[in-house]
Amino acid sequence: MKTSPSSNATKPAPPGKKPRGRPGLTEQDREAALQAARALLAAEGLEGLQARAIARKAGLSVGSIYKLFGDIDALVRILNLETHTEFSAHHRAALDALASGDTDVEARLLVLARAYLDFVLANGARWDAVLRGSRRVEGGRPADYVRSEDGLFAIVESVIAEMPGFSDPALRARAARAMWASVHGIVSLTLANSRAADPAADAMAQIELILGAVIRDAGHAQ
Amino acid sequence: MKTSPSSNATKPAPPGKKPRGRPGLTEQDREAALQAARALLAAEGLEGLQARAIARKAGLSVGSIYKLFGDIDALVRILNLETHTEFSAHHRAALDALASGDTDVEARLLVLARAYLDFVLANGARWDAVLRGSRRVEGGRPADYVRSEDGLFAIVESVIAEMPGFSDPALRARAARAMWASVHGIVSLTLANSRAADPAADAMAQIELILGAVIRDAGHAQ
DNA sequence: TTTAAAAACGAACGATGTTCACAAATTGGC
DNA sequence: GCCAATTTGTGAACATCGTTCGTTTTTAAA
Repeated sequence: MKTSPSSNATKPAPPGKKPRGRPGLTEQDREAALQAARALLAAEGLEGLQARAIARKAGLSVGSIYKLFGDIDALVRILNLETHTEFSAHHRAALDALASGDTDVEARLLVLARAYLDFVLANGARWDAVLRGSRRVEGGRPADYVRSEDGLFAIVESVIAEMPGFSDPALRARAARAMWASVHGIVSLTLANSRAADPAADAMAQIELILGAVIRDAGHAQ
Repeated sequence: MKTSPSSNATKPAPPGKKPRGRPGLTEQDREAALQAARALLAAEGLEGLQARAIARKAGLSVGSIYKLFGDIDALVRILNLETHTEFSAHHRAALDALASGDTDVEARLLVLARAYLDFVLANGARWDAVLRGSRRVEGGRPADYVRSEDGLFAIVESVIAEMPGFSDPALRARAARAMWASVHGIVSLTLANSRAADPAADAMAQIELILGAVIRDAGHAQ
């Protein structure tokens, strides 16, 4: 049995009196550790996210890092949730930036896909951590995490909802997941392996091929 | 500069006389090490593939593992190439098992995709190593590796080559890559995250949705 | 049998995640 | 003010990695 990580850094406010002993780690300490961890992850990837490096950069001791987060894996989960939340917000913003009615479904999906690609390009190490970290946890992924992922699928679903071919909710959900898993696969493989001069353009061309076909096919099926 | 790993385990035959000193590691030693490594990778994943564990299981010393392979990363590359070669052969076999003329393009692609899914299901840890290992090498991936991957794309291309909509070679190549990256994305995400009762069936349903649309769309475009 | 050469062996090194006995910091009682 | 009690941060120490290299073992030639 592991003792759950707890300190006054997580408690909201002193309810009555101050406790007896040495003052615990402050909320500033926690934020300093998170900032250090964020910087290390972005700059050096998961391998750079080391307990001693975080402690040094944050001006804390190694033990304090463990008091604050339990272990490095828990810290990775926190950072990954942050990344995923940012990721969803990035998509929402890209969609909101479009003029409200004058673009068709395919164009909207391509804007979303471009947002996906741009995020991965701009946040390589962080996104890599999200993908790698997902297998660590034994009993499935953290609940917050799954909720954030559902948020992204919900955006895609809302875009294709206006098409008659996707009126059935179950089909629409499946189509949204299938299309976005495809975008994920194309972006991952193309950035890792493409020998094209412009991998990003190569990825977008492949995405257009897939998403365009699905949308046109749904139109034909009526 | 690193000394390249060399021993008589890699040399084909004694050309003239026996050399002076202690006899080197034999081809059997090399195969024992590889067998141990294969078993560890399949059973415990990349984290289980440790120098001491391989040495113990193979009846060799730690130093011999390094004499044979240089470092653990090189050993991983060898195993990943094996996995990828098996992977390609698995696809080819699935396609060859079909009756020669009576199945359409979509059915053939679905058989290939099912082969992809089955391989990942049956070789989870090994496939995971292939995907994770691809980022380690700095100057791109090993040449053998890329060639094996091209082999898979070539199979897909050969299947869709008979469709009029894919008569243009450049388009056909892009379509093959796009479709198989999509299959990859759907399989990865579904096996990792699906809350469906039968994730494999869920993945196949998504794959049918994508591949079916692409094939039908190519037919319409003529 | 002795010598020299070649190569496997494994103790040792550095770096990592993690723990825990200790020291430091704070409050309450006098 | 001072001391006891108590809470908690600290970092040396431990276990376990990948990796190296001085030592030992094994062999052929002298």
